Amino acid sequence: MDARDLATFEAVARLGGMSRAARELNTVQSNVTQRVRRLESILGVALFERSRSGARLTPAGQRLMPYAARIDALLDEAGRAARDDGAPRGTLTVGSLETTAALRLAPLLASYARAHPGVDLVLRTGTTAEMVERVLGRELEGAFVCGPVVHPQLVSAPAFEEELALLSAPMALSVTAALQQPDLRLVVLRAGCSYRQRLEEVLAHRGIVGLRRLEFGTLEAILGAVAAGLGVTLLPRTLIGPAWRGARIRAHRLKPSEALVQTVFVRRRDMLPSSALLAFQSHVTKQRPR
Amino acid sequence: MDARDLATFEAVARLGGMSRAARELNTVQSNVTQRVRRLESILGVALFERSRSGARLTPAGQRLMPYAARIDALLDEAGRAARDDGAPRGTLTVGSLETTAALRLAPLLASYARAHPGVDLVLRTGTTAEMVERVLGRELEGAFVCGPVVHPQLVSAPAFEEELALLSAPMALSVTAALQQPDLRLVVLRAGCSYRQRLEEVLAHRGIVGLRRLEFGTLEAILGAVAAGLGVTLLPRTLIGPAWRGARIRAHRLKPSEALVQTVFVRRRDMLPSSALLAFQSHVTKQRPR
DNA sequence: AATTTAAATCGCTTTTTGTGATGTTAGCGA
DNA sequence: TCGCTAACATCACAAAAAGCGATTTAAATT
Repeated sequence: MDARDLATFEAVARLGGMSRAARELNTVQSNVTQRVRRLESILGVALFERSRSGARLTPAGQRLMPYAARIDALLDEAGRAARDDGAPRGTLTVGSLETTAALRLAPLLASYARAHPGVDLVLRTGTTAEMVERVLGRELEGAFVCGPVVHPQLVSAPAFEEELALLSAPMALSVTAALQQPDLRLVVLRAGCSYRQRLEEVLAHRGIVGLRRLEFGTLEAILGAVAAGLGVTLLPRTLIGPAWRGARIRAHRLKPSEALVQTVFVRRRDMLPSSALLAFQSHVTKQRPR
Repeated sequence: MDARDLATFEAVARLGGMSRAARELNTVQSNVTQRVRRLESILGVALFERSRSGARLTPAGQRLMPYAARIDALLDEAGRAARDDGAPRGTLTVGSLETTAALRLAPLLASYARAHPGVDLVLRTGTTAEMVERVLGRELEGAFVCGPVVHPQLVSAPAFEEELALLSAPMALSVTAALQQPDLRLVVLRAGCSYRQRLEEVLAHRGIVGLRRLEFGTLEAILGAVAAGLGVTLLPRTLIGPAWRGARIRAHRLKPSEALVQTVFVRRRDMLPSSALLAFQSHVTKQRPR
């Protein structure tokens, strides 16, 4: 059985049709048909039910499907294992939350890049859910996300601990004061942001629910909005650097149970980490503050 | 990366040379060379150190090696998984000890074959060590062997329990008497037979060592030799059917610690059992005496 | 230096693969 | 009902790849 046939099969199954698979595989439909038919004749079973609207897996096809994915992944891993001699090189693609990137990773990336000139670093940012999705889809080797994460396909290791603080305009002298502002809004990074849920929990605990929201795409915009008195947000306390501290934004500390979040590094359990990734992780561990 | 290239690579690595691999793969040396070189150029690393005496794995090749075997096995398993719809069919190849075959399996095979007409049954017999070797080499789906078997790659399930008896010519009225015969010999099935070692232990425990041996290839020959007074043997008590019982052979019972042996069924841990095998196992379980 | 053994290279043949055109079928809408 | 369309199947041919056998190269052994 040829691995390429299997990959073709997988694409057809996933996309629900041979023509569509042909498009994805950059070939023509007759070619896909041929490969699928050959696979079927080798196996002696029908893998698809053809219909006017495409191809649907037969039970035999369904049994084959998980192997197609596994074999594909294994071939890939085999290549990486053979190439990877322990000296980090190649492309390392990791994800992180925007806040983690800004707060923790930014300073690390430069020194990592300097220490491992053979590695092309790619950092993607997004929400915890997005990152987890991409790690599962093998688009990222791993990601820093808001923990805890429990998923059978993933392993996670604690990376950082953040102390979140409620941020408000400087005239509010306490959390209570900040929350009493009329027409208070939640200023959040974007839908799905890990800290948004936490913020809502914190407020709900104080009997405040159903606030309006303001969503911005960047941290700077959020801080600007908070400084302008548009609302409050919840972000790592140390994110408020000299430029914002004091005059323009006030950070209200919360009790530990509300404030502390673990940032964990997750990766697929079944994917062997590249040397570049291992080096990155040890780099992070070595240089983290505590 | 092509799976066939990987298989070629694996053969070269295992046999230590391209010419040898070519012979095993039924092709010519230049072909093997070409495949290996392509694999190397795809991966961008050298997999072998060529020398006058063959090809030896480089570190990169060593890292690739385990994947070659795994991928090969997975492809195989994928094919079986796709074909196997739960209705036992195809070829089921299992191994067993000769005594187990004669005593336990013979009656089962007919009824199994009747119950599953789609299955071609192949039964190989040999010693425990041979059977284990063949299961590990994937020549057999599983085998009945003399337990206990501990091996990280195997799983074993108890199948039968045999009571061994010391067999002698009928004039010896007791174990002691049987063993006092001058010029006593051990009549054993063949070198490596599981019960031979047990017999030697039993005798050693009675202070008898260094006896001459007679080896035969079939059970019938052994029983004939014992009946003729040539020596003693150790075999399952119930093996002595009406044709031999009483007049021609005497079975001397031993104490349980000496007599009892477990027959276990072993199979590779990483190999998914075919439906034919599952049916066979349940057939065995269902019909065994106790 | 000749011999031997194994890998690399090369030209050729055969086989496999990919392509585009065409055929076939089943549902859909006028 | 009659096309029409969107899907897979088939086919012939061109292109690419694989396989083969002869030859070359390299290194160790005699």
